[in-house]
Amino acid sequence: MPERIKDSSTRADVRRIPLLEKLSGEEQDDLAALSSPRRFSKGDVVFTEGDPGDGFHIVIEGRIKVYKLSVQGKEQILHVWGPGEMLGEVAALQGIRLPAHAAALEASRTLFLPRAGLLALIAKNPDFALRFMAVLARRLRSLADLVEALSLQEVPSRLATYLLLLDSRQGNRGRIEWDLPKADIARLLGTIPETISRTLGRWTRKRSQRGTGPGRCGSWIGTGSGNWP
Amino acid sequence: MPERIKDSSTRADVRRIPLLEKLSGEEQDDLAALSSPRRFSKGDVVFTEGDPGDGFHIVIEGRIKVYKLSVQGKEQILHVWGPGEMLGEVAALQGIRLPAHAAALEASRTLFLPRAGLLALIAKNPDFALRFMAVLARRLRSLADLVEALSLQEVPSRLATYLLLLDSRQGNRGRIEWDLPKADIARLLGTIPETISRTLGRWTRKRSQRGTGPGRCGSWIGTGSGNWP
DNA sequence: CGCTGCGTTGAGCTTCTTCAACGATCGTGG
DNA sequence: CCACGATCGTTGAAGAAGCTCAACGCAGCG
Repeated sequence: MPERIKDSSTRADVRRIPLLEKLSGEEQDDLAALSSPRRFSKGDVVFTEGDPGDGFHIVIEGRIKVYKLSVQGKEQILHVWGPGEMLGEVAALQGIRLPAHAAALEASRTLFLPRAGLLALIAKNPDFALRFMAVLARRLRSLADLVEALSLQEVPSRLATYLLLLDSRQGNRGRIEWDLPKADIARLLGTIPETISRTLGRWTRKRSQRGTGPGRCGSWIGTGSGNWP
Repeated sequence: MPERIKDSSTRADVRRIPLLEKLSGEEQDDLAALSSPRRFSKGDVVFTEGDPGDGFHIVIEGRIKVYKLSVQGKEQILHVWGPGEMLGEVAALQGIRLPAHAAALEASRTLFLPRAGLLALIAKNPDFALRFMAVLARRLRSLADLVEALSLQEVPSRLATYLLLLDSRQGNRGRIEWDLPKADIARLLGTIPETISRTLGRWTRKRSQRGTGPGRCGSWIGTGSGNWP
């Protein structure tokens, strides 16, 4: 029974999603029945700005970027979401067109939930509604921090903030491992790879001379609350 | 009975707030009892980044800006809210510190609702919870549009978008009236008054020569979904 | 009348982008 | 196994956009 197998693996996915794990077994069954698993290869477009918001994705595996494009083709990454995060949930909530693009940064799996399922979940399950609100709130702070970075900090400062974030996430105090290709980091920080490269180069050159770390001005690490990205 | 008078006027305010007008009379009474009216003169600080989010404001009258400050003192306005809009609702929802500053652009009145009132309202009133979510969703799109403007558009483009918005809001197709001092518009568009002035000057100079409106490049009006500001 | 707030204008400079070339790495197919 | 192309990152030179600083005009208002 291939159907059964597919079903139960979807259910297993549902159970592992933090946002959904508190649901009753019955609700999880309903959701699993409603939702459809999707696969994306690296580079695949998940959705495009202007698409109808008739549902949303929950990332099971992999990473997906949400981004805007300028008329000239420049890209600004808004978010990079990994397992457990939602994509396109605002458009689905409001039934409006998607306000941004999304594409897979690596091979990824998602669960696609139709809008009706989201609305039902919110209507019937106050606890879920609260968690959903909390997600929206987190998104808001993340975007506000991005605005702050873009408008009030220069590139070296943004990069330093990002490095500190990586460091704190990885724990190996000191040795930092890039989590994205530099080009993507640039697009996340609102700049271009060349500028990232030059900034890093300038730092290591300074450090190898006699400077203490990246620059000596005291105050150029952002004041942001650390919710971005 | 001054108490009574104050009470009933607060109730009148509550009744006029779109977000709250659908509540039952009883709920409105409760809210009016919980909430306290506040007055701000032009320039007064409503709250400061880092303040505890122990409640939020609803604007009754006037306009209030929400903004971030850089270490160097540069200001980026995130929103300008008028009557009916909420301020600091995310921090109040989550009980976290306020992530931005707020100050009155003109003499203003607000209703301050303690966090407990907000939580109770959300918990007891599914309809309100939905409306609240919708507000968060609107905020999200507005911020995403701001990010897009800051990162993907140049100043002339942002200014043009803003002018078009003003024009569409005012209806008097053609004659546009500034809704803010130029300095504030600059801080909203992520630039400085001088640059605004120069951009406008360049346009009127071009137009008076023989150009057609602000520039002749086809595509520099933002693609934003128009939710910003 | 002079002051203060707001807007404008000019000159110089900083930051960042653009464009181009080049080196390294890696996977693929011959 | 090696040559090849593709992708990614680095570097340089030149240019554009916008910021800083300073001066000035102009209105409203004490």
